[in-house]
Amino acid sequence: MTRSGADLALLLLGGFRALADAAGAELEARGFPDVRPVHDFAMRAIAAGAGNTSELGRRLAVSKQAAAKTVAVLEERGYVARETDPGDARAKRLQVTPLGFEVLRQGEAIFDQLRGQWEQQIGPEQLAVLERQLQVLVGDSPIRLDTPGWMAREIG
Amino acid sequence: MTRSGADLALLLLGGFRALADAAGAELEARGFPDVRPVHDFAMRAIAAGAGNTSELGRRLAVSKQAAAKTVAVLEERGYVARETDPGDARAKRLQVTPLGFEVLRQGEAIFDQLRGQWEQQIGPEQLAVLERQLQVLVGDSPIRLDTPGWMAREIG
DNA sequence: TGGACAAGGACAACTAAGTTGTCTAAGTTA
DNA sequence: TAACTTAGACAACTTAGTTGTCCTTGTCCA
Repeated sequence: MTRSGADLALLLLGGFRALADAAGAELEARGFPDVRPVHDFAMRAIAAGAGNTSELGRRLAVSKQAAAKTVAVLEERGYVARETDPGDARAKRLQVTPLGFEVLRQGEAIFDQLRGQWEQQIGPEQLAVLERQLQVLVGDSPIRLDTPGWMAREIG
Repeated sequence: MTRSGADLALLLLGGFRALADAAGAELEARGFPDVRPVHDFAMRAIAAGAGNTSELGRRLAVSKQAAAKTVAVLEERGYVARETDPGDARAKRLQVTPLGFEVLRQGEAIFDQLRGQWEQQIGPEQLAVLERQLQVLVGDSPIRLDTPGWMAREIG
């Protein structure tokens, strides 16, 4: 069967959404409603060393204002703490709270479990091949997988 | 190599974005700036028989208000025409203009061309397998590929 | 045939996640 | 010390959605 390029794009997006929707629902069921992929990215970046909001914006390839809004949400929900930086009176230091780390841990577990279901459906070797091929195709494009700036924008 | 489930989700989204970004850029280069996937979906639905805004909303799995906004944009840009329905004084009949059809045609051609590039990179059989596997995985999920309501929402 | 309900569409206010632009305060450097 | 640069706050705007309210028109049925 010869498919169109548009179909291919839809399959990819559909695959992502199938995983993301299921993960979001499960995370909600586990007591973490309203956790979005963006929050996961942000917490991961902070845990990996983004010490303040401006730095977080740079790592996520997003304006510092956008980063500040995300941090505000995360702080409000108790996933990230902000304290004044002792070494720089301008800055507020960012830290992922234990609750934040718990979300990260559970999110990972959920995604791994979903991947396990896919493995059962098409087989481990097949899934590995699919991942390898996607890696080639995406790696050959300008898309960087570790920044979420391109996520929300331009999707619709 | 054992990958995480989160990596898999990112690869899928990244693959989609690689295609969508390239297609958007090419469409812009061909003289159609600001055409979004949502517009493509909407025009296709209208061409396929969504005769008014409320019906369009239902087909796209989106509120009629959201559909009305999309139609307003498409009308402003000359891709869709609205005329009063002779048989129902409440309704405005929707039609894709020749310019709208031109966008659809070129969009298809661009996506097919991009798919061709991927075929060259991993081989036609491999790409067909990838598509078949994705079809299985997505077909097994609640995701419907012909409605864009889930596109913009919940991505970030 | 009239009265109740359904449907199309307009208008307004809101959300989420981004954007630019402007501003202050605090470090850094020549 | 004066001139940048940086961190962050605040405001206004964008896009694609959401609810809710309202008016008008069409349909159905007792």
